[in-house]
Amino acid sequence: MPDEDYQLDYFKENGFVRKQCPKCGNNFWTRDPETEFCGDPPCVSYSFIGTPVFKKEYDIPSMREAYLSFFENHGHTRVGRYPVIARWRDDIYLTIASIADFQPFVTSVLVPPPANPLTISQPCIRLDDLDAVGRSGRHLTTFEMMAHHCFNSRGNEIYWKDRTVELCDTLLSTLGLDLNAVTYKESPWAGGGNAGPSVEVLVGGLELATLVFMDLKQTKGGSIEIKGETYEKMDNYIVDTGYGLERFVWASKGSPTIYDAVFPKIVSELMDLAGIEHSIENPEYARIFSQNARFAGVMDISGQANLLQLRKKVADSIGTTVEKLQKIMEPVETVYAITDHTRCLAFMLGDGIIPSNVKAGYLERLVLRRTLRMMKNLGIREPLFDIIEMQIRNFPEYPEFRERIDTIREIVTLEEEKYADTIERGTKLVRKTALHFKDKKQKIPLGELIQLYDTHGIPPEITKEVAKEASVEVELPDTFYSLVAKKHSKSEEEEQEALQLELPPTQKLYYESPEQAEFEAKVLDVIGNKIILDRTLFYPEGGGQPADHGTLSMDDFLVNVMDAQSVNGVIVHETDSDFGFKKGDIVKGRIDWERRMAHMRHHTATHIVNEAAKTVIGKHIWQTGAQKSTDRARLDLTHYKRITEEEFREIELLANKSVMKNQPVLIDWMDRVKAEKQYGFVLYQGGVPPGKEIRILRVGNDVEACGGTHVSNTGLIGPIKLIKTERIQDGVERIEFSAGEAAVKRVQERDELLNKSAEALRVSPEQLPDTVNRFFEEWKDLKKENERLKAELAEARVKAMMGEAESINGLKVIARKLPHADVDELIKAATEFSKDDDVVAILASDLGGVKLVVAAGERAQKMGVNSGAIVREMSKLVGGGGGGKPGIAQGGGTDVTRIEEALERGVEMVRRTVSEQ
RNA sequence: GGGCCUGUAGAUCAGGGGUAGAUCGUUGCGUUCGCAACGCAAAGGCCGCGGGUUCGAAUCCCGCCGGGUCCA
Repeated sequence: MPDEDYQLDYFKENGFVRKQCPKCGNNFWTRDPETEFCGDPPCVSYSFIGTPVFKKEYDIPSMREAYLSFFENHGHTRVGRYPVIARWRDDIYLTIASIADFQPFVTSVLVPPPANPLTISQPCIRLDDLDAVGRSGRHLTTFEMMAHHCFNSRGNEIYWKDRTVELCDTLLSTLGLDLNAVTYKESPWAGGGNAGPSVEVLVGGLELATLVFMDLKQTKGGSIEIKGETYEKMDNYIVDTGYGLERFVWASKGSPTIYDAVFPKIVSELMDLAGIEHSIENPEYARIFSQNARFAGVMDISGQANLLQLRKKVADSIGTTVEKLQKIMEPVETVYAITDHTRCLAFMLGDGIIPSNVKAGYLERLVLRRTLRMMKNLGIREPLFDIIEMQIRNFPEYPEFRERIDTIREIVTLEEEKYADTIERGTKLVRKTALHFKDKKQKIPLGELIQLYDTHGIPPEITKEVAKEASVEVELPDTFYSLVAKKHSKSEEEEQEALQLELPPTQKLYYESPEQAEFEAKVLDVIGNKIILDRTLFYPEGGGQPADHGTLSMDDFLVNVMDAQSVNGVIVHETDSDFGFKKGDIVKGRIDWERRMAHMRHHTATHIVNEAAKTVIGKHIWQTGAQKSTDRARLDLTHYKRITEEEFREIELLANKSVMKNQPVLIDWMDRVKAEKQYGFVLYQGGVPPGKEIRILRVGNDVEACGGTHVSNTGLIGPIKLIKTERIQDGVERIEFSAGEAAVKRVQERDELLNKSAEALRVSPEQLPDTVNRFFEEWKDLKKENERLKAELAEARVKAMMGEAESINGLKVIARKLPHADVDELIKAATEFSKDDDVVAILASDLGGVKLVVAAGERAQKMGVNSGAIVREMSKLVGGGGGGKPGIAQGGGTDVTRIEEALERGVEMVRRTVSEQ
């Protein structure tokens, strides 16, 4: 990044000097020529602890208000916060910065910002440094990024670098900071496909804010290179600032850790629960944690080795041992971490993230389980929900969380139970595994540890603990979790080359005349079998609705349209023929109306079912996907448990009632910003459409942004028949249903199924459940009866046949064919025979081919008779195979004519074996 | 979205091509004034569902359904 990027008039006019830090080599600006270093750790260490930098102390609400009103008073519009789950984006799950609220559409100028310039305090969640939370004194998973943003374009500049730094300076001095104490460190910034110069705002060794001047976008072959990627200038340029609310509060208090500054009440309540007598008022504690934060501020403390190093430094500086220090600090650090994590959970749950094994829900579960583990370590027995509730009560500024409190209670309680189950299951498994390796006198190997974690979710710490009880050692390296991550290394997805078209957007007749099936249009381009018209009725695939099919014709020439896709607003018709039309032709289009109608019914029905589900199951559900077709549709919803049969029926009934009300389906194009303001993000159930104007669809109480085609009144949908629910992922339920004709067909199919089943049993459908039950019970009884009879029969047969035994060298050998006997009977008879130590039974049957069973008594076996070997030999003769144990074996084949031969062979084998002795 | 594990008696689980098992629980009998404990016995299984391979599948293969878990 070139030097001139930072040569601001503001700096020059206000007596700043540009200096180079002798430690890190970075350039920075300061008012105080005596300042030697850049102000950023590790070049300097914290100096604000114990000596607050502002003229008074702030807590979170007062600091936030001070910030927002400052920028309001300086020409900015205050904008409400966005959810911590980034529902409007598909590239990230959580809102990680205030600018994330405006990506990608605002930053790429597709959509105007809600206000310009604006100020916001955006709650953000970052889970990157989970390990450091609680330990470093400064890391948080959840923080509010206070910001002012300004979206400039060439010819319409609101303000740029000078004004941004000036605002920052003014804010700091309003808060009572001695401006000589601030340094602005130059620091090129890049992230999320954009880049630009930026300055870090450093006070007392703490980075309070970052001012980013985003004016570059990542482009292949761009002329500016940063961190190995190439960029070029954008036509628009954005002021992207981020002020750490929690850090401002911390700096205003100068407390030993950020945690004591931000949520002192919760920290002390948790200390009580954990039975720790800690008070930051206690000078010894204060000294330890202050030192810790200072040292942690200048070093990387990820990983056990680094943590140990930190402990050592702190111990040395206060004159104690690492062990003693560890004992004092660890419980307190854990309390800090729990305090942070439960705040994070309050935001996640409050903004409607449902725990899951995928996506944002997985991250939530990760934090939740981590918290439970830490609570267990500290011996806190209170339900997790109580602590989360404490957090929520502590945020009067987020009333929306309180409305959801009952749902949150249920979710957290369920999750707690689930985790307890997992741990219990896991403990058993570990015990088993441990014993296995104990027998072998080995350590539990790393591979096994990874397996336990990866497939059963048992953290290695627990494995170690349980194994210790069984006195088995465990091989657990520091790098465990990164080893697991490596196992899951993914392959890069290939980017599809998009069709490059230099054509105006197609006029969308399917919106203008949704009831029409025929139209005329001019051919704008023909690429192979792809045809582009100036206007069309063909709906291109989108929003889970498949493309229309139909025909295009001119004179007596006709092609079938197999697919339609929208490429940046240009609709491309794919046909089954690649000749016939040329540019400028006027063609007649006709869409398959039956298909379209079925899609429209299912699409409108999807909105109705969604609304019905929300009413029945709760407001927390959120659509995560939907797909329509001509004969069915499916709707995926977030929900933390299975939908019950009762709820299922209720949703179906409610949906049909909604149809019967024959409500109008209202469609309006609305300004995006206005629509968001009016309806909120619930609009984006099926994803976020681009553009300044969005199409708002209202059916009853349901309001969504939707680009699909719909019937004009709900009555036109006809019946809605729910087919089934399926749990496609933990926390995601899928509802499948049919609408209109398809629903009727579905009901008819079910009736037919019922009628046929009833007919087969000669009963009426009403009696079917009882009858089937009776039949099943009777079948089980008969099976048992049959079993018993076979055993009896076997006994009787054995008695009768014992006399036929051929005596060979003291053994009684019986070889016989039992006509029509099944394998079970043969086995039972043979087993019965072999209870006599001297008997060898060779039995055969001709039921469904040849079945052979051979059994030998104890003494016969000792004499070398091997039933398995005999059966193998015999089976070969009848064209099959067989085997078993020396005592009993079975086999068979297909050649019924050679049964007698096989029996003789069996006897022959016994004779040979026995006579050899 | 991708990976891995898993489904056997009411519960917890073993077995892993050749007659479906253990422990606990249940029931009955014995012992006891009664209970607990103990002893003896019994009942209880579409081995998740559907295909395939095989003379033979709970077991191997494929698909579906259910449950668990890790990663992005």
